[in-house]
Amino acid sequence: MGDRILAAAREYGWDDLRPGQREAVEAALEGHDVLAVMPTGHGKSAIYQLAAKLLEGLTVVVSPLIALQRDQVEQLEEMGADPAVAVNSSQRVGENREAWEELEAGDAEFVFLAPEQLARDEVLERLRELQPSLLVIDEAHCVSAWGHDFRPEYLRLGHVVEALGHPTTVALTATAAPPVREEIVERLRMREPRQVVRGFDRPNIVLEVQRHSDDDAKRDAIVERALEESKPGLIYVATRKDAERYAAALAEAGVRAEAYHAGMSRAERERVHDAFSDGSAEIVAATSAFGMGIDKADVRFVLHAAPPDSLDSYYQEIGRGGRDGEPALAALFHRQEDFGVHRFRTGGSADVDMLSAVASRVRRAKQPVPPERLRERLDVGASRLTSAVNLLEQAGAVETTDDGDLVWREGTVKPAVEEAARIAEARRRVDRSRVEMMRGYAETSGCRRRYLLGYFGEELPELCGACDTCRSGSAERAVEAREAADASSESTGDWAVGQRVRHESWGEGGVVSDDGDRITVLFDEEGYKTIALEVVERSGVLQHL
DNA sequence: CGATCTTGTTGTAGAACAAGATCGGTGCACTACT
Repeated sequence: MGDRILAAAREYGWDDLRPGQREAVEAALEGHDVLAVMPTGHGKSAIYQLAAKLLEGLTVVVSPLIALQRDQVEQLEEMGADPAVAVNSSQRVGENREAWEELEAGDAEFVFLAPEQLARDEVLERLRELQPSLLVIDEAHCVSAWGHDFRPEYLRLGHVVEALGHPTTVALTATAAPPVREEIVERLRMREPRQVVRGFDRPNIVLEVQRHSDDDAKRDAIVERALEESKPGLIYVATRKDAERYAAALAEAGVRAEAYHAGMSRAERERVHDAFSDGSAEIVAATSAFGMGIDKADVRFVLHAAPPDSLDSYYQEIGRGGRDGEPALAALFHRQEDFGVHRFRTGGSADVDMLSAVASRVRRAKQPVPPERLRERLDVGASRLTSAVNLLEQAGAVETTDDGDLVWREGTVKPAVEEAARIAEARRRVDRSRVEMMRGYAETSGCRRRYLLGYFGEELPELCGACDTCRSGSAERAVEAREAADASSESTGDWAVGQRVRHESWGEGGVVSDDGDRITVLFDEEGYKTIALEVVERSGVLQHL
């Protein structure tokens, strides 16, 4: 089989395969579902391109951004692969019709869609008849990051997998901490999944954190740093307004700088994107809107003017630096108050009115209810409805039939709504704890790379020597302090990584990291908590399971 | 939660300051209007 894979790779013009690629393709050809976690630029796309070549039948690719779909179709064309089409709302009706005609005539090998398309009955039905053999979920971390509120159709992909007769499913992402991986596998209902995880460490990226107390001083420091570092570079900011502000300040200083955020017109965004790609813009100051689909190897720095909502996002964003393997800088500038914006974003309470309305209608109905009908009756947008349906389903009150209709499973409305609201609340607590892990990274006195990799479940045996805490000697002092604590403490090994535990008030969880004098536990309902071992031993609040 | 914009007060002119209100990220698809 290895020979067939290599031969297929050669046809695409690749001499060899990268570590992990062959393994992932092999697993898919054997009929396993596959979750591949690899850094961008590591050839994730090659996995499905090769598997599609070697498998009979249609390949369906779920891709989150329409702009990305266009690039992917073009890329396949340039490679000389079999024809690819896309179906989405930005194409003219005629274009979409032609795409379907090509698919139905068996002329196209690939079809690219956003999850919202797959939520439509008609689309799903037509795909089902084409009997796809491979289903690819690109940027699969969106299942966990965007699925719950922002683009809830992502959580419905599990139904799509089933409705299509469970073709071999391949999920691809560049970033996913172990609990995120678990969620992807679960939500997509992957069977006997093979996980291929490669290369989280990017040793050429120097890690640095600067804490400020004054906002103006922080701004000045960021602008100054951006001016003095080699270009090109990126500055990630928390608001659209800041994107404009930093771009203006840099332009005034004589740098070719641009802003990028979702409030700009499509044409303007495209212009900035192209300018950064071809080097005519040296620095882009952007919100999180900028990133996916950037294929630029020589980015020399990624500065953060504010902490993102999680280490998953942070890693994804700094991973856009130094893809060519040459040195690059990832520096986080923050103030204590900057974490406040995440308090707002993870705030709000469950949509109880919507949950109740959906629950009572589905329960009263004598037959399965198509979601579109609920949307008309309740006069509500698709995403708000879907979000409520997802929660009721997780609460075990509602079930989706193979036709995509909703049926009531059991119980009465009130407890179902309460349970759904409780699940939403737990989700919020977990989101908040992810922010706290970001804060932990910003505030650690130990090796930052160790902290970062530890979050992704990888252990770094030696201090990295390429982060600010290593360079200042702080990381080494932290290690010494830890060793001293170990020597005086009687038991520390009992809380090994992976161990399941129960806490008096936080419930069950699993140990995700061990820093010697303290451990971090991911509780199922509360999220990440870091607890000093001394407290654990003294209070006895934590027990093994 | 915090930054910033809006409104109100003061005391009789215009400005300065306080209290209150509002806004803040990511994209799909669909509709109305040009």
